[in-house]
Amino acid sequence: MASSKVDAGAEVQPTACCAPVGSSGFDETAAAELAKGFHALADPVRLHLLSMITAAGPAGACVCDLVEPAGRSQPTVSHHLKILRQAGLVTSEKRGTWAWYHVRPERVAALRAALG
Amino acid sequence: MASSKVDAGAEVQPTACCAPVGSSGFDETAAAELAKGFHALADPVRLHLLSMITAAGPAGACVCDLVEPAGRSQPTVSHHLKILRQAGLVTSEKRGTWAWYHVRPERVAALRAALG
DNA sequence: TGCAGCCATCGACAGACGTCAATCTAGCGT
DNA sequence: ACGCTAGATTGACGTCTGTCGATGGCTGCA
Repeated sequence: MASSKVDAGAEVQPTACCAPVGSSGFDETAAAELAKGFHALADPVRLHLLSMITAAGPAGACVCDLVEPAGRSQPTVSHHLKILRQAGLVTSEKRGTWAWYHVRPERVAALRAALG
Repeated sequence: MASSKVDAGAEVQPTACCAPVGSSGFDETAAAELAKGFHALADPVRLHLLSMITAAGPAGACVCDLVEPAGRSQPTVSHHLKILRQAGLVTSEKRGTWAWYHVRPERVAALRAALG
């Protein structure tokens, strides 16, 4: 699997292409966690949902308020909210008959920090 | 925003749970574009690749330098690089036999801006 | 106690995704 | 001209995703 250019002496390639890129020091577990977060954002419906929940501020947003603007069926919206919840981007709270969703700003900020 | 706060606990209207959350003014096309960008980041292998390309700086990173650290076969790495390219996060340049990839900071910044 | 509404879960299905082996294209050096 | 190397493309396969209709659990009201 290793590239064959490394054997048979040193510095074989006068025009070596490979620079010592930062191949080391990459946390695989952290990458999987980040990928999970970005995956939650990799859908227009979920972006819309997160946008609305964020716009609702600390008060949170009721699911009954999200279904119609999302333009998807209620089970589909529930499915997307579950993905956002599992990614840790939002939290859910049951208030009586209704379910309210709140954004977790520190989680969103963590993703943003990963891009800079 | 959140001009209409639901006074939780005081008086809840029986037939109106819904506050006028920011349901309007959501650009569907922009959301699809953002989702495409986030989708490109929604994989640990691609995060690793982008990390290495970014670490290489303006000089760029050679594909031959990315395959082994990625821990995937060469076709798979090429496939992921294509997704990053199609998402506009990186550019490719052919220099002789080798292909060099460069990051597009303004595109990454655009995604970061969408999170804040 | 019964009824109505909100929301999560289940079952199903078409389409997309990640992965690899095999193949193809294009430069380079001899 | 020839072979070698780097990298992109193709084909195939199993898995995951987005979507909906149907169902079930839970809450509040009459």
